[in-house]
Amino acid sequence: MTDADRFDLNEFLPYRLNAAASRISRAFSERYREEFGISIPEWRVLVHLHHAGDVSVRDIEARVDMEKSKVSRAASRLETAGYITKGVNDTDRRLLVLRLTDKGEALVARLLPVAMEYQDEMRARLGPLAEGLEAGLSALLSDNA
Amino acid sequence: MTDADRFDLNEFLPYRLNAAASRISRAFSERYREEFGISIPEWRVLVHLHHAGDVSVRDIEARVDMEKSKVSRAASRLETAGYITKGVNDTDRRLLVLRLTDKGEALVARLLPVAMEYQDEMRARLGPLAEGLEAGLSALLSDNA
DNA sequence: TTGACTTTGTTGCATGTGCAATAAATGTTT
DNA sequence: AAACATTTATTGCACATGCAACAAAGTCAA
Repeated sequence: MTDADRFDLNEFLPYRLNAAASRISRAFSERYREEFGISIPEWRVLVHLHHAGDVSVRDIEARVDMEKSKVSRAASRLETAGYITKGVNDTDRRLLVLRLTDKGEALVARLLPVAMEYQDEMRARLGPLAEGLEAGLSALLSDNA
Repeated sequence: MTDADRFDLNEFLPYRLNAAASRISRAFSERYREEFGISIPEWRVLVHLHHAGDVSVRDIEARVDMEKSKVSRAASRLETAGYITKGVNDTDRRLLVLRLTDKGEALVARLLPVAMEYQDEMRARLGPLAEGLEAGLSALLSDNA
């Protein structure tokens, strides 16, 4: 009998990572959909706009781990909902200038405390293990791979 | 200026967890699709059948973090491909008995070494941080939440 | 046994996704 | 300038997904 014969999916690191992320994302997503009516892609765009100011679709794609088509569709939904505007960059007219509206800023002001609270709950649940988890995630997210 | 004004998505734990899992899963998925022609849901079913012997859709749903419809569809594709058979449980005819065929067993025998190698690569990349990451994942995956 | 309820697996439907193709703008080369 | 190549954002398409509805089988109470 080899190691492979004892292989247990629930001890397999890639599976465990994915299962944990799915659970967290699902709970987070439900909360945001119920309370604010937005999806995770939309949430990411809103938060990045708040953090970085006016940006293009390409900028978001690079910074927020989303395909450009996903960014584009999220931005369109946010524009329809009145949370952002789409302008044109005068020096390079291929580029969009995504900008939060006042309504969008107000939404982000309500979103962020909920996000911080959620993160705090996660860290509380993890206790002293939080530090190790975050260090591991940093290693996986670093670019040299 | 409050904490929220400095909010950076790339320091937000749920986002980081999800981004890391997405990267790993994508790489894993590409490798399995190219080399064996199967998806991650199919991979999970195969591996669980290998580990647990004959099981029903419900068993897989409970053990492998997949919706029953996802399990059902993965099982149908695997049956079409000749990797598993679907039988009926004689004592409860609502239940399926999913079973690996010889062809399926042969596939799993090829799959598992690749999976172990992939996990080893992850751990090598993480170095001494692997232990902390796994402990954190265990906390997030424990049921009491 | 009958009737109501539960469990199991499949499927229809609406939605989200990634990828490729595309159009428009810009950059580059001659 | 003209021709060609690259970049940016959108969209068509095929496919995967989650959820609800459903049928079939089983359970249970009267």
